[in-house]
Amino acid sequence: MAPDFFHRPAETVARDLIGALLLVDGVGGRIVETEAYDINDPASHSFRGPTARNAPMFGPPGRAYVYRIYGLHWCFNIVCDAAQAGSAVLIRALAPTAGLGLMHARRNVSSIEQLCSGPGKLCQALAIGAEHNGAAVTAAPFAMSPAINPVVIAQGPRIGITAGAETPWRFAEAGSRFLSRPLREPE
DNA sequence: GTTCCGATGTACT
DNA sequence: GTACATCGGAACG
Repeated sequence: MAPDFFHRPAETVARDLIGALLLVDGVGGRIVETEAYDINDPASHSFRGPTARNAPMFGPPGRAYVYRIYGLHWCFNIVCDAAQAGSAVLIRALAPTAGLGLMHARRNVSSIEQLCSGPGKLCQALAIGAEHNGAAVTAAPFAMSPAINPVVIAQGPRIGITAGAETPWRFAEAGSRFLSRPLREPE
C-alpha cells in the first residue's frame, strides 16, 4: 500500500479500501466492509477533541487506532489525512483468505462467514489488540495491498451509532457473504 | 428466523 | 451515574 494512500479524506479511503488485502502476521483477508469517521462527525471519537484513548486519530495517517469497546471487544481503525486531523476508517469485515486455521482457533466458530464478519470479530481473528495501537499499518506485522480486481461497492448508513446515523459512510462489497450485516444499495 | 440481555473500559453529565 | 463505532448465548416462534 503506497504511503500516500491514507493521506486523503476518510470517506475516500474507506471506499478505496474495499477489496484491499489486510494481513497481520500473515493472517487475514480481503476487506469487504468499512466505515468512515471524521472530526466534524458527531459519531466520531474525535468529535469532542483529543483524549488519551483517541490520540492516534490526531497523529500521522497510516497508523492504527485500536480501542476497546463495551469493555471487552477491540475495534481496528486506520488513521487518515493529517490535514483533517481526527479522521479514520473503521475496518468492519474481511473475507478470510490467509491463516484460516489460526483464525478458527482464535474464534472458536465453525463457519468461515463468522470469522471476520464484524469489527470485534476480525480483531479477535487477527489477534489485534492494544499492542497494535499507534503502529504503522504499512510495516510489519501488518501487510496491506490495494484491491486487485474491480469491486462493486455498496454504500449506506453506519451501524451501531445514534449521532450522525443518517450519514451514509458505510461501504461494502456488494453481495458479499462476509459482511457484519447485509447492505442494500439505495434504489 | 427474531428479541433480549449481560459482559465492562473509557468518556462524559 | 449513563452512553457507547459489539458479540454471543438464551429464549422464543
